[in-house]
Amino acid sequence: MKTSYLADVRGLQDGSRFKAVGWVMRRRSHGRLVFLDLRDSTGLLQVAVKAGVADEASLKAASMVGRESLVEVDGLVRTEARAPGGKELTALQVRVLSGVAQDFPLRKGVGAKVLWDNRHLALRSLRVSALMKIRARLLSALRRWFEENGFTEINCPSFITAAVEGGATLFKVDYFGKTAYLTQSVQFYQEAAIFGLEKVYSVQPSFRAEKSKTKRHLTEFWHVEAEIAHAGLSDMMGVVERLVGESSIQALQQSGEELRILGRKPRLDVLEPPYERIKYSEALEILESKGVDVPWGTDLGADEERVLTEGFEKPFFLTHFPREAKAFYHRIDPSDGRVTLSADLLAPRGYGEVVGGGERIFSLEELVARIEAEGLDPKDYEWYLDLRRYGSVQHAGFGLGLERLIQWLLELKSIKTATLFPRTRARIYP
RNA sequence: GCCGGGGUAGCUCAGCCUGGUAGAGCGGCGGGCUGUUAACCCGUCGGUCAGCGGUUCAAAUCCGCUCCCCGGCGCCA
Repeated sequence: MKTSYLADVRGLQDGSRFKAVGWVMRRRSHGRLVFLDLRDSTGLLQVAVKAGVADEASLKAASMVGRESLVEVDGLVRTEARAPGGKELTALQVRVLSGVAQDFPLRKGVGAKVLWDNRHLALRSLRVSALMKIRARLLSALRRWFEENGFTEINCPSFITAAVEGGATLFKVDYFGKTAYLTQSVQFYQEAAIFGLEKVYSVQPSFRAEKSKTKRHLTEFWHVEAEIAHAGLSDMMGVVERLVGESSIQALQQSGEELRILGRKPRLDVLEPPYERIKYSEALEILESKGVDVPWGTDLGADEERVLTEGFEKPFFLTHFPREAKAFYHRIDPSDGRVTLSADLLAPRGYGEVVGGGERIFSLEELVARIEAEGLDPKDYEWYLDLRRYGSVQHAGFGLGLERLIQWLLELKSIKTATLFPRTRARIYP
């Protein structure tokens, strides 16, 4: 197993002997002097292969080596201002461990289609590696936050029989001759689990067969969901703002090098909780003052959401959506029967919805009435109704789109960039 | 699903409007070059013009259909 990495040269004195193993990103041959830019998981190292220092076989190997070949270079570390990173390895010996069958299909300047068609090769870049390291740190920080705040992680099934929301966006699968679907959300299972564990969270993929073709939609995305017993809408927003704010700040603070590679300098102060809470009806007034008329009761479209979020530096909660705009399980506000106790967290500058959630109906009668009012059959929700029959408890929960959060924090043009192998309506390969 | 943009060499694109034997740069390959940073210089190879059909003496170019990619909307995290 490899035990030393390219970034290790930073800590070495000039003249130290170092054995570098990495892939050839670029080769610049001057005949009797060849530069190789090597890459490994820790970064980039420039190797200079000079006649008279390296042996002739090494010089020849270096001048002929193809891009993305795996090479081993034995050499001496040298401070060199012209080298990226400030250090260079002067080669004594170069060995090609594994060559390439043909020219590597990717280089600077290739278009989006080629990049996505070759995602299995494109992910070798320093940029993709940087993104994935930040993603991993963010996920780890989110999990740590939940653990430190008394939540238990649970794992729920991905095969389901009934819809959480509308059936139109479910992927149908053949399940031994029966029709099953891929889950869109583990919310219902979490609602069951809180009767034992009280505060639960899950991290797993959700599937949406939405025919959307936008830069903010994936058909398979990683969903961070939580459900809290003995909690109302305001409690839920308190959890969300601390979870999102503290985890994001922590992950970004740990990622200075990766942010430099990506050319991003996210502002951490705008992530500090608390976040403003704005009612749906207030949002309509804000929009009206900007010349956008939205009839009461309809959900905000992408354009309206963009106009609304443009005026904010920090993320904010949009609360109390009209019942028509939300799924049946949202609890109606006892003080205003037209609206639900719901809240979405909207990212500023047009990045839009990152979290959706709210308080759930916990009364059996109210839930049955809402299911029937939506034209659904209560028989399809028997086990879900059972939860209201035996010691029902006030509770609230939410779902966070991990890729949406990453897209906003890193200001990514497309959500596809936030995941290693994106799945969209148009792409299921590689 | 609707609307818009696109598909020409391995890649990035020009040529299409106004029909007349397929072009450039990069990459590959060969040669040169001891301080490059997407190195540079010289040479060379490289094409089902997305597919099918039509108009025409002649189609990358005009017309019709189909497929694929990108973006926007609706929907959502």
